[in-house]
Amino acid sequence: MIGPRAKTTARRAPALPVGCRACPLRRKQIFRQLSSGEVDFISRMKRCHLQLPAGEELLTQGRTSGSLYTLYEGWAVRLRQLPDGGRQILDFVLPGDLVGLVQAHGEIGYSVLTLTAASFCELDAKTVGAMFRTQPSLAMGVFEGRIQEQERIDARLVMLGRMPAAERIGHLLLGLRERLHERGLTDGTSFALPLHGLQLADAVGLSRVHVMRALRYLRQHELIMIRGRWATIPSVPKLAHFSGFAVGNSRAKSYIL
Amino acid sequence: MIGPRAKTTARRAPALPVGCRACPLRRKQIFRQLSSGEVDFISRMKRCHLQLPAGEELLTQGRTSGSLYTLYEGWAVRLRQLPDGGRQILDFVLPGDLVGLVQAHGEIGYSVLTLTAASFCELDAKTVGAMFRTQPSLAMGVFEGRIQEQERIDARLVMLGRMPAAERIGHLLLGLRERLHERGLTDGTSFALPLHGLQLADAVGLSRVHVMRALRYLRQHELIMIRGRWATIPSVPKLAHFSGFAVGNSRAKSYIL
DNA sequence: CGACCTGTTGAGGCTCATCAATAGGCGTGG
DNA sequence: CCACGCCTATTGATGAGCCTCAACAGGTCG
Repeated sequence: MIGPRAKTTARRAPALPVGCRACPLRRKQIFRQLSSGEVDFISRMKRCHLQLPAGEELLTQGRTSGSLYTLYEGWAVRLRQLPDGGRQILDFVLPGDLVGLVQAHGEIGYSVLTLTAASFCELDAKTVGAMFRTQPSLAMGVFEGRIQEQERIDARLVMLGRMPAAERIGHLLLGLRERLHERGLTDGTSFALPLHGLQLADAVGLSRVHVMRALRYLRQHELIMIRGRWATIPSVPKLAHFSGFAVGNSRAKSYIL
Repeated sequence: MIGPRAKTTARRAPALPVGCRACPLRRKQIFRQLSSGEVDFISRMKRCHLQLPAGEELLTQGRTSGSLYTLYEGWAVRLRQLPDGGRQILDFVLPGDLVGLVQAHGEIGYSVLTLTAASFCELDAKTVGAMFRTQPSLAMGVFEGRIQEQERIDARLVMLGRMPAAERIGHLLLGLRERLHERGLTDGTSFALPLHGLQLADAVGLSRVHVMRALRYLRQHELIMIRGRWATIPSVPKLAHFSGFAVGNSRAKSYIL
């Protein structure tokens, strides 16, 4: 189980702790700068700011939801649980990412689970239509965000379908490092990695035990060192070469809601 | 190799064999009906009608492209090739599906290969911006198509990460059957399946030989019968139960460009 | 008729899963 | 303060699933 003591109740903050206009996330290099009209529009979409502890479900597979969420701070995953109890992590949600888009009135096909304490901007899903009608460039930005996300998932498909254990882990960590780097959350070599063995296993499609063995291999070859909840990649090019990862493909900026 | 004799040149038809207004695809149940203004807009996006033989690359991984394509007739796949020569099929492209969307001015991360003789509507990618500005509901339809595609890929991730060989194949064929059924391309039990062993293997992340063994198992248990390029699923519920497939989730209609 | 492609089957080996047992970290409660 | 329980990492042993190599059969096409 990922969240054994996940019974804490969510805390809603009706008074926004962070106004959209002053949002510090929005200033980062990877995110495009918006016009003041666009920021106003987003302000009106925002329902509240949601604070969750680690190991809590933001969205639950099979339910419906009228909200979208932008992760403001912390880590989360998008995952799917199987009837036999297995889990597959589909994607990692990092600050600035949008989750919760579904086809109108449909069930969500995945759950979203926090890995750390995390806070989200909750947005009203019903306003998406209005966004397409009145904020075309914003809508197009969100659309491009989808395309980026799909490229990530494509890469993960290749990883699961065609790569052996150690390479999968290397590939996963390089992808995370790159995204964290864009957000200024790593010095380029080390970064926080709030995952334990089972969660890593659920992401790369292996058993927990085998993941730990692959990590030992990577450690012995000085490709990846994980101590506690902190990962170090001594040489990105070396690891990229080992795991067949194409470095630095994503130059595009994202929109943030 | 999937396309060994794939050196035939593409045939372009400057005079459109099918006008958008009379497009018979558009009339099918799964696709939403568009206003005449929207159809006009699409007409103007359309550059030409492209006819390709089987085993031909429509788009090539690593290149850039200024076009989008709607598959009009035939089958194609979206795939990624690896440095070691391996391939991973990311998704199947069926009539009405849109391929070729990329982040502005970026390289395409995958190739698109025809499995049968196929024809495409070629659309000008530069007009996408105008679509978002002037045709919001059309843009939103395309956007929802992305979400649907992502749900398919999520399912494939689970398949590759968490399922054994026979279940993977069952899952894949049920997904294809469902999409073909929506398009009226199956009687519910049998359908054309223009795939041979290696291509099936590249889709489910297994070796060709092992796929054939899994197919023997499925045949012996009367779950899937494949003869030539024709597949039969005697009992969809039985196969769905076997491979853990949730039947009939997609009620949503798609937009077609 | 032979070349080629695809399906089929067998044998052997490698990767990975599963089970099980031990050790270490951390918080809780005595 | 230590003792205890819980969770996570670690290691070994065993077996299942899958891959690779290789050989052969049947069909199609030149």
